[in-house]
Amino acid sequence: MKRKITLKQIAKELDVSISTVSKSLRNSPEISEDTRLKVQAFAKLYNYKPNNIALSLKNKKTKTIGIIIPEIVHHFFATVISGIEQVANENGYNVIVCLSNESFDKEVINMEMLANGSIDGFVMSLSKETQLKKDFHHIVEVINQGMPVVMFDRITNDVLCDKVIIDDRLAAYDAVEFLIKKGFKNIGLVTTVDYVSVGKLRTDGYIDALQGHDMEVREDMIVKIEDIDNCASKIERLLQEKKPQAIFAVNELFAVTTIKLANKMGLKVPDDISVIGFTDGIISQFSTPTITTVSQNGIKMGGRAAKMLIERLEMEEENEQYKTEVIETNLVERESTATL
Amino acid sequence: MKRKITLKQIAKELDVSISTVSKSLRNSPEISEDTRLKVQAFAKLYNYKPNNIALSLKNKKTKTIGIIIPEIVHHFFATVISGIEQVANENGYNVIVCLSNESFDKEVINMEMLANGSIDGFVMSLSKETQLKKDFHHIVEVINQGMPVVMFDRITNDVLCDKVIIDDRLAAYDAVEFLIKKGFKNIGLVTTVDYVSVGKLRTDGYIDALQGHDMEVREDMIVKIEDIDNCASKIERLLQEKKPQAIFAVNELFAVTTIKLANKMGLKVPDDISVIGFTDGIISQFSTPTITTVSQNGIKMGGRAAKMLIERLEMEEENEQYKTEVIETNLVERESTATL
DNA sequence: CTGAAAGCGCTTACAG
DNA sequence: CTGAAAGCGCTTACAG
Repeated sequence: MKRKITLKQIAKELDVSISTVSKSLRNSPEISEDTRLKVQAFAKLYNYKPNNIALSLKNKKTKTIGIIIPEIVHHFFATVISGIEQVANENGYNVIVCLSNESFDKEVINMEMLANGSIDGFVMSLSKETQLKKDFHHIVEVINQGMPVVMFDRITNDVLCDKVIIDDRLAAYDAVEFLIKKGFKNIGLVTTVDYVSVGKLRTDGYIDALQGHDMEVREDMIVKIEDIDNCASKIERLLQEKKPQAIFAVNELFAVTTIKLANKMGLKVPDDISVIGFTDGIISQFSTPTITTVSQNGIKMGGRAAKMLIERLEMEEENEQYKTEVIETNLVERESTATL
Repeated sequence: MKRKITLKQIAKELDVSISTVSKSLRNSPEISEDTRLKVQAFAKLYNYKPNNIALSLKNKKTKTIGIIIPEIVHHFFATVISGIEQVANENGYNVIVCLSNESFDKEVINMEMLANGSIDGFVMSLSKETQLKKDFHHIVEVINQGMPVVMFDRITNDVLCDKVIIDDRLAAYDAVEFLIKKGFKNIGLVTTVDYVSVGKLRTDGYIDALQGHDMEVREDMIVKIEDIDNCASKIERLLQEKKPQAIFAVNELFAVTTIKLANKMGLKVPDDISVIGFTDGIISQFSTPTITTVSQNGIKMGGRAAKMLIERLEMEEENEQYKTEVIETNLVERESTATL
C-alpha cells in the first residue's frame, strides 16, 4: 500500500525545499527549468495530487456546493440534483447532498453542519415542515455569515436570496385553461394543503383560470390532500358526487391516483373524464394512459440554480442585488386528456 | 454581516491563548472552571462552531463518504442514496455524490477528484462503460492508497473490497419459477446485453429456472436490449411470432415497455400474457396494471453499504478480510401476472 | 534561482 | 492552570 505522497515527502526525496516543490508544480517562472522538470517528473511518477482539504483551508473556499432537499426518492428532486451536479462539475465544483426528509429540525442540523466550512454555498428547497412553521432563521443566519444561498421550487419570500422557480400559478392557469378550451365545464381540483407553497400557487392558478373564463369556483369541486395514503375516499367522493368532466391535479402522484380511482369506479380516462397533472416524471410518462402534464424541467432548474450560485461565489464584490429566475414550463399533451 | 468567528478571535477578545480557548471548549480538565465557563459563554454568544476543514486537516479524516453512481434519475439509485445518507448521518458522516452518467472517464475523474482528501471512503456502483471495458485500475489505486471502497449492485469480482449485492441469479430464478408454477409453458425473456453484470446474472437465473424444470431454453424466446429507445421492434417480434404466455423482464423499464407494446398489439395483461419485472420502483407501483416484480430494497442496500464502510473506517487495525453481503429480495405480486 | 517564514483554523504534547 | 510550539498540507510574499 502506497499512501498518497505529499509535498513534504517529495521535497525530502529530492533534497529541495517544500516551497521549491510547490512552485515547480505550479509552473512558477521563479524556478529553473532544470529543477522544475525534475520535480514534475518525480511528482508524476508518484502520482502526486494536492490535498483538497489543505487547499480549502488555505484558500478559504472548498469548491463544493451543499444541496439540501426534502427527499431524493422523488423524481423531480433527482432531476434537479442531476442538473446541479452537471453545472457544478463543469465549473470544478463538487456537490454534497443532505436530505431534510421534510423535517424542519433535520434541515436546520444539516445546514449548520455544512455551514461550518464544508461548502461555499447552498442550493436548497424547503421542507414541508419549514414551510408550515415559517421559521427561516437558519437560512438567514447562513446568509448573514456571508455564505450565499440559492433557493429553488419550494421557496419563501421571507428570505432575501437568489431564487429559481417556475411560475406555478401561471402554469396551473394554462393547464386549466387548456381544459376549458377543450370545452369542459365541470373541472375539479386535487391539490395539497395550503401551506405547501407550490400547491397553493397552483390552486390559485386554477381559481384564476376559472374566474378568467367566467366560470364559478366551487369549493366542493376542490379536494385538498394532507396525506397521500388516506386520500382515496375524498377523491372518490368528488368523482362520484360531482361528476367532473376533467380534473386538474397539482402533482403526478395525485394525477395517477385520481386515474386509478376513476378506473376502479368504472370511469374511463380520457373517455369519461380527462386528467391533467403537474411535473413530468416517470409516472406521467409510463402510466397507462400516459398523463398530460405540466413539464417543469428539473435539470434546467438545477443547472440555473448552480449557475447563479457559482456566479455569486466567483463575483469580485459583494452584491446585494438578488435575482429570481423563472424557468419556463410547458404542457405535454398525452393520453389522459380527451381530444374533443 | 457577522462572519464566522474563530478560536483566534475569541482568544484575542478574551485575552487568553488559543490553546486555552480550544481546551476550554473541549472541556479539558486542565482549565480552571472560571476561564472555562467564561470562554464557553463567549463562544456560545458568538455562536462559535469549529471549522470542519481545519478539523479534517488536523485529524486526517473528513467524516464524509463519497458516493459514485451511474445516475441519480433512476429510482433504485435514489433509494440507495437515501439509505446511505440515513446511516451516514446517524454516524456523523456527510455524503458527497458524484454521477458517472454511465461513463468510464467521468467515473475515473470523479474518483480521483474525491480521493484527494475530500472523503474517507467510497460507496459505488459501476458505470456500464466500466463494466464493458473491465478496467478497474482507478478503483484498485484508491484502495491501495488505503481508502476503503464498498461496491454495491453493479460490482466486479476483479476488485477485492467489501460488496453489497442481491442474489440476482437466485431472484431471477425465483421469479421465473413463480411463472412456471403458475403453469406457463412459453416464457420469454427481455434482458440487457451480457456485459451488464446484473442483467447477465438475471439471464442466467432465467435459464437455470427453465432447465431446473426440464423446459427447453430457446434463444428465440430471448431478447437482449442494448438501447431502450430502439427496442420496440425486437420485443414486438417476440410477442407476435413466439406468442409467449409470460415474459420475465430484467428491469421495470423493460417490463412496462413490454406491457405497453402488448397492449398496442391488442394483448391484455395479464389475461393474454403475464409480465413480471425486476426492481420495485415507481413504475411498477403506479403503472396500469401494477407490475409483479422482484423487490430489491435499495434503502437497505444503501444502509448496509454505508454501515460496512463506516465500520471499516473506524476499525482499529487494517483488515484485509473483505465481506460480500447479500440483501434478501422478495417477489411482490401485483396485477400484471394472472392468477390461474 | 532557492528557501525560510507566516498563515489558513484547529489540536495536543510539553514547558513553565 | 496557562501558553508557546509543532504540526496537519498547502501557498506565497519576502529575503538572500
